[in-house]
Amino acid sequence: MQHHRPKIIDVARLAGVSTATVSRVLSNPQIVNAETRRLVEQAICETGYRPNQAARNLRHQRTGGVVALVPDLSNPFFSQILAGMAAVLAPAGYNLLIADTRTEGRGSLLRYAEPSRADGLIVLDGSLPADELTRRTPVVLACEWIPGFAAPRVKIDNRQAAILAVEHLIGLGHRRIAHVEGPAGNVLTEARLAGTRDALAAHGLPAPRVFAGDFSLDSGRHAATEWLALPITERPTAVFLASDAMACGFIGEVQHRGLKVPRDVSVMGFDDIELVSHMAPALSTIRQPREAIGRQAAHRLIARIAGDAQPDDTVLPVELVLRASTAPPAESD
Amino acid sequence: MQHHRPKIIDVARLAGVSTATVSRVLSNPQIVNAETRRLVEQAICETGYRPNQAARNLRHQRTGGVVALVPDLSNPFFSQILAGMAAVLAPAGYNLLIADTRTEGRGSLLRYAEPSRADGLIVLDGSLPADELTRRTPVVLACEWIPGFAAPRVKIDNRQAAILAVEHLIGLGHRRIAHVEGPAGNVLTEARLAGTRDALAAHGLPAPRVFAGDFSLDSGRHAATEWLALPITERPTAVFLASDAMACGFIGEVQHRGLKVPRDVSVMGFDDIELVSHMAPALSTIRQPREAIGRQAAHRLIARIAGDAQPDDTVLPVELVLRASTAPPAESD
DNA sequence: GCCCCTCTTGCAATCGATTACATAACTGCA
DNA sequence: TGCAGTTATGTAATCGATTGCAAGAGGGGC
Repeated sequence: MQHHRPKIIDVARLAGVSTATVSRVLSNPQIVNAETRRLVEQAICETGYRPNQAARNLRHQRTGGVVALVPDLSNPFFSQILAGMAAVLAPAGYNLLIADTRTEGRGSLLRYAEPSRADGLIVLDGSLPADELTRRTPVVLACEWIPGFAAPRVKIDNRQAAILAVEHLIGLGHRRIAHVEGPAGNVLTEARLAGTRDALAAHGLPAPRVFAGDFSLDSGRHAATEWLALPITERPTAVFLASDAMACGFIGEVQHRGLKVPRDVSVMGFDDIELVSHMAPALSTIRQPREAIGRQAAHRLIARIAGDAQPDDTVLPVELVLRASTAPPAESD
Repeated sequence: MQHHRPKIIDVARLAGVSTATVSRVLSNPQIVNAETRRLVEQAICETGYRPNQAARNLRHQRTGGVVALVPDLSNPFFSQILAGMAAVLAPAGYNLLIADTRTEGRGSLLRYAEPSRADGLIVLDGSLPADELTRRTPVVLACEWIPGFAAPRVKIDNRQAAILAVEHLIGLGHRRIAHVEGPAGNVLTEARLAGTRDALAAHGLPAPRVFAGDFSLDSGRHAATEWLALPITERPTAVFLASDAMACGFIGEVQHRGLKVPRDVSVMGFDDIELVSHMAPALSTIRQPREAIGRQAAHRLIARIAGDAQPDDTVLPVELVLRASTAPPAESD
């Protein structure tokens, strides 16, 4: 007739033992006598006892949880990374919890950066303030990184990846190549733009026309309207966009206006999210090894929690995926 | 020269007060003398003290966190719902944490269903075992629901929504209409199929041909290959798919094989995820009020945590969104 | 000068589990 | 019988913050 949740002492009393014994049955069964163990287990069933996690966390000084800070959950780019993390963390005894840095207020986010809240943090958002993160919970950075913040990073070589993409377009014969960049201030934006510039310069081509973007579908659509507004003779014949989501928006708008891809414009994306292989035309893009990024980040974090990790980089290889959205330019000049 | 994290007692000693006073400065500043407060605040700064959450949770018997259990984070359908939740939960003092029921092991999921881990649970996955959820943390169901599990539900009328979709196709003149359903055993699958059947029967049309699916893009593509394998005279002229993701896959495959939408087949989706308005052709679909679903679910949960909630349903209205993927059938017979 | 009231602050119990240490019971061997 | 060694269990301190209760200080009225 007790209304409160049963505590360990309720179980102990029912089984006629001390709380210590009950605790041992739960965490170290083999050191308890078989008969006693049976008694305690039965008492646990009867009372429906479930250990209080807060008390356990306080005592153990660990939470058994890892929090991933994601800049934008609506971007399907992240889901496979998260799956990779969970695949490594679960067997190691950690729960993966996810928080969206956009929807949660900036301030409340740092509440996660507490050892008493999470055993570790995987940060996928490079715009978080470095100084707030310092000297707290172990942190690993993945995909994006925070300049001046020393922590293990798991990433790709964004500059090289952009070079790969642009050289493909150059190889097809394009000479006027545009870039749609990511949000201002983002480290990926810088790196991918730099790679684009490098590749063009290396081939003696003019600097790219750059359209603003923010990785979102809608910003890709907007870039398309700007591209469409250019006189035909000035229009870049190929566009390299810093995310697949933007490439989708770009192609959608271009097609909506009656033009065809790749006949009228070649389009390269970045990320290789699942969707883009099913589009018409299927998108040529740079594949990031998302699952591997997640797994590596989780491994690095576990190592760091154990205390033996160095703040160095793990750089994973990308892959150029050629599909149907890129082709030689219509007329060669 | 202390290596350990500062505790409240370290602050108290430095400021020359008791731990009680430090605690009050943090939680109830106005009852502390201004000068004492200043002293304590300075000591907090100097030591870099941050309260231990585990201890606080144990004492308060609350965690300040709410966990959302999502069946598939890679589906962008959920992100806006989660944003809606966070928008309501944050001002109410709750953090929103998200877990993917696919990637986390089934067993470890129920660890979240503990009052000592989370103050509440928003379940978006109807396939979780009801008996495990009972008598634990307050639960609210959203979108999907668990048969036989009494909890507040926030949902749409899926059957009515399917009727809306199919009647649109019938109104365009289609008579052979197919349905691509969701995963077996899912409550949404049943409801949307039932609505499809109802609408056709109400208009004296034959029962729909049903293709298997699981809401995923790839299963939509697969349904398209089955559709394409049918003799032209038997092919349904319109297809209603139980998710937008499947509709994307379906259209992609159909276009890939050289057919055109809606010329050769009309396609209706379900959900109205952001992407589908940018596709070519833009998808006609059923819009779920995703943000509102999230907000309502959060409100219901907060009420339930406060203790005064009834396990009744909140049903939100859907909207028929007509775009370019549906048109009258090519030849009328 | 005395009493009451308000404002501040400290003391110590408390949240619920874990675990180092102590102790008791039992075995086996000299 | 006595002692060392092993096994099983209980006692009580501990994790770190919160908060009810008590008490001291200071002010005002009579």
